[in-house]
Amino acid sequence: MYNPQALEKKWRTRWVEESTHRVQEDSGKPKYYALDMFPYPSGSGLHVGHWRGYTISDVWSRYKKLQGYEVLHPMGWDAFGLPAENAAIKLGIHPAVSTASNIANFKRQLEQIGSVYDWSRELNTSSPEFYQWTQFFFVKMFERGLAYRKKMPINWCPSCKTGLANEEVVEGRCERCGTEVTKKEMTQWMLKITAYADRLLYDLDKLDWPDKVKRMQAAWIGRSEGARIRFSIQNYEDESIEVFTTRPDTLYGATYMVLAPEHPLVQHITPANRRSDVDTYVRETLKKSAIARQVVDKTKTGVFTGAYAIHPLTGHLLPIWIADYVLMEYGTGAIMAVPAHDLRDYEFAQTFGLQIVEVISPTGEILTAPGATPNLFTEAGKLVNSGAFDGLDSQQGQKAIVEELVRHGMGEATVTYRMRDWVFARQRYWGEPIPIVYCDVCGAVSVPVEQLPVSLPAVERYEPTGTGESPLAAIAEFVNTRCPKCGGPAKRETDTMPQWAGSSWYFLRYPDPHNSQQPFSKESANKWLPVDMYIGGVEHAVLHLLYARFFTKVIHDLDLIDFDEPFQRLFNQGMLTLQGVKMSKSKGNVVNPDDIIAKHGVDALRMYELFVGPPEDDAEWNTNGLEGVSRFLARMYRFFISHLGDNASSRPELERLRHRFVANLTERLTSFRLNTAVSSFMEYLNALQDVTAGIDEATLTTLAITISPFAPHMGEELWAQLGHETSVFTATWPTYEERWLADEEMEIAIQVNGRIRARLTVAADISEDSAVAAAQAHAELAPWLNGKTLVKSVYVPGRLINLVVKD
RNA sequence: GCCGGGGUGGCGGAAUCGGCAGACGCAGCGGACUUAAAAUCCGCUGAACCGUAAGGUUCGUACGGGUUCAAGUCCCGUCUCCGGCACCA
Repeated sequence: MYNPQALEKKWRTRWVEESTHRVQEDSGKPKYYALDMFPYPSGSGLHVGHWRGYTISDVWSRYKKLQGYEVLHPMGWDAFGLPAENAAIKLGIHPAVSTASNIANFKRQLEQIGSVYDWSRELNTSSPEFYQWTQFFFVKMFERGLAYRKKMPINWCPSCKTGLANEEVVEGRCERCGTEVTKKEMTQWMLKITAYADRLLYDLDKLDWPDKVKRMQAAWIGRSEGARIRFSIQNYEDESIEVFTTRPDTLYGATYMVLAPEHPLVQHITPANRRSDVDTYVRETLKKSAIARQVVDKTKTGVFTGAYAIHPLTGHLLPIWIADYVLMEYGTGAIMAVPAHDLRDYEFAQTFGLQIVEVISPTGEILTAPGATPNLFTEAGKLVNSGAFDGLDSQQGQKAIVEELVRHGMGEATVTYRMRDWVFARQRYWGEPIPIVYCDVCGAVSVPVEQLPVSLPAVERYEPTGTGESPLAAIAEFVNTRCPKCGGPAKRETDTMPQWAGSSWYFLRYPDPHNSQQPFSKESANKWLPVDMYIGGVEHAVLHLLYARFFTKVIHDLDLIDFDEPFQRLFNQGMLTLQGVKMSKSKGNVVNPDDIIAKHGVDALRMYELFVGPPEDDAEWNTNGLEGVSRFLARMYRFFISHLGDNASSRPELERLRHRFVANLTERLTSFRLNTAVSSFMEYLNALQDVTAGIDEATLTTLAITISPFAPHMGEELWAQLGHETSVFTATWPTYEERWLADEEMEIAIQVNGRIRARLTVAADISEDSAVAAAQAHAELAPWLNGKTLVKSVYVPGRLINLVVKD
């Protein structure tokens, strides 16, 4: 009888005792690095939804192992983060303590999956042995000018009195207390990810990633080609407004200018009589939350500053307005408004009665009657009302106008990105301290790498101070230090790094996890990376995956590794739903794996995680489906045991079934259709159960080996039952021979005018002529063929014959 | 609004090179075994119509067109669901 719990316990114990999952660095086999996105060890534990990705990566790892690869399949903990800190504030438990107990629970659950994780390489981003190297990379970036400080507005929760990361702002509100988030001007550490924008964009081509993720990253980077144009300001000869536009061909249609309300020139150029209106508008804009300004209400608002810009080519005076539809963060924070050819400018001009001039025409004719308002036209066309440039098409016009601007020193072609530099600081306790010291004499100085880590000190209270400073700022012993350069008195930076820091490079550490001299040896990284298969949720499509790519490129430029992309292949598993809703603890609709295992065993749960649907699609959890898979495993076990002693000899019937099964299964695995791979086993077993005489050993061996990536405990058991003393994972994935895939005879369909009218059994190698002749002679077809003329016949070997007839 | 991906039996899903739609599983129905049940095993199972029956015909992959000997698959249009972005100049 199949007793999964006993059997699974036996093999799990054996795997631990024999260190089966240890990577053999000197095996001489080709390497394969299969990686899960490591989890944040939350207090709520894992549910069957989390299991999906881990199961997929484990099945894949074991399959690769059977194919003869030395597989590195490690696991660790993304252990710094807000939930632990918030729990500390609420319950007074030190984050290190709660994190450690959460990790223990996660590890217990993950070990149950039966994964081939090599736990000797376990990582924890919150341990000093790990985060000293996170700090090391920060220092290296600082030395290269890639880490810098900037004063800028950040998300601020007035209730929690703390700065928030972008990911902690949910629909404009604080994740913790629901208060609407405002902006607060603060000096922040930034990483210059924009310096890598083009490489991050173009190197996407090298990656075997889902198109969706590539598109999301490309959109996030948002590369945009255009021109920078300077407009001088009437009565302010030493000032100018610089704008960015993707449509320099529309320059003659610019009828007004708009500055972002926060633009530094606003205060300068506003005359006294306009000051109060302008100040009021600026104040109101700053009060508006990000959602109110950007998403919900797109009604155009703004005020005239009273100042005028001078058109660089016509010399016309253009009124300068401020409006919140122009964002300070993008481009130069100022635009030239071309209302005839831009929807937003059009709406704004209509609202405030500003001039609209047609300069691009689809036909090359001026389409606007004198005195009439031009229609909005945002596509490319031919230039009109554009002086010497009339008649050029948009593309030529852009080039010619930019050249003209360059000649006058009024502008040039340029590229702008949507992506901004990365705010890399948080006023929080539970993160990597930023290894910087401020000295009155030397300024901001990085802590020498040999003095790392800058350890996170114990604190009494985790609450932010209320001034926007980290809790670390209240600890004098931590803050007061000596300048590493001059030895004088100095103060430490008290901000910590964001949660994304450790996960940006952890995959480089697994090959060399205990190195105390360097983050990793170049040799080990070059041996194991890039990661061959990276598996995790699509929610990390942009942030984590972009940051990790950025770090990898920086580390490559530091000459510490030879590759510059971390993850060659990426797979995003779909999530599991229950009653159509994403499974999550907070929604209270989780299925606990422990219960399933107690009833059906780990192997059944693993099989069902695959069988539930295409691995990349979301899928609805269904207990009946799980029971089906569980029944199958029991049936398979019974079948196997009952035929162990058959000693039957090989025969064509069995050979044919086996080779077809292996071909079929391998194809489905290779193309990652894992749900159908499970079906392959069911189909094979159904066919084998129709076999009347005994089963040969090759069939049983094949079953034991092929089932083992999916149901590894059963695989080991069946393999042992066959008399083997070593692990089934020392075996080799079976191959198949083409000659067994084709039948000697086969049934094909016969169509008349595309409709199936009969079936015919023919020899596999029958010629087209004979096949067609046999079809025509088929008695059942007589009613469809009599009195008609055959005009054409189509023969698809092994499939069908189509006879095209007419009266 | 823009970009992308989907809509196939009662359900989850197969069929991705244009070639027999519905593999496999679930649910359902009928049967075997059993004193009975559970478990297990066997058979049937897209719809409508014709036929006592064996069997047959027609329809059928969101909807409407098209290409083709042949369309779930390719093309055009429409509806709808999901995801991403969202005043990015």
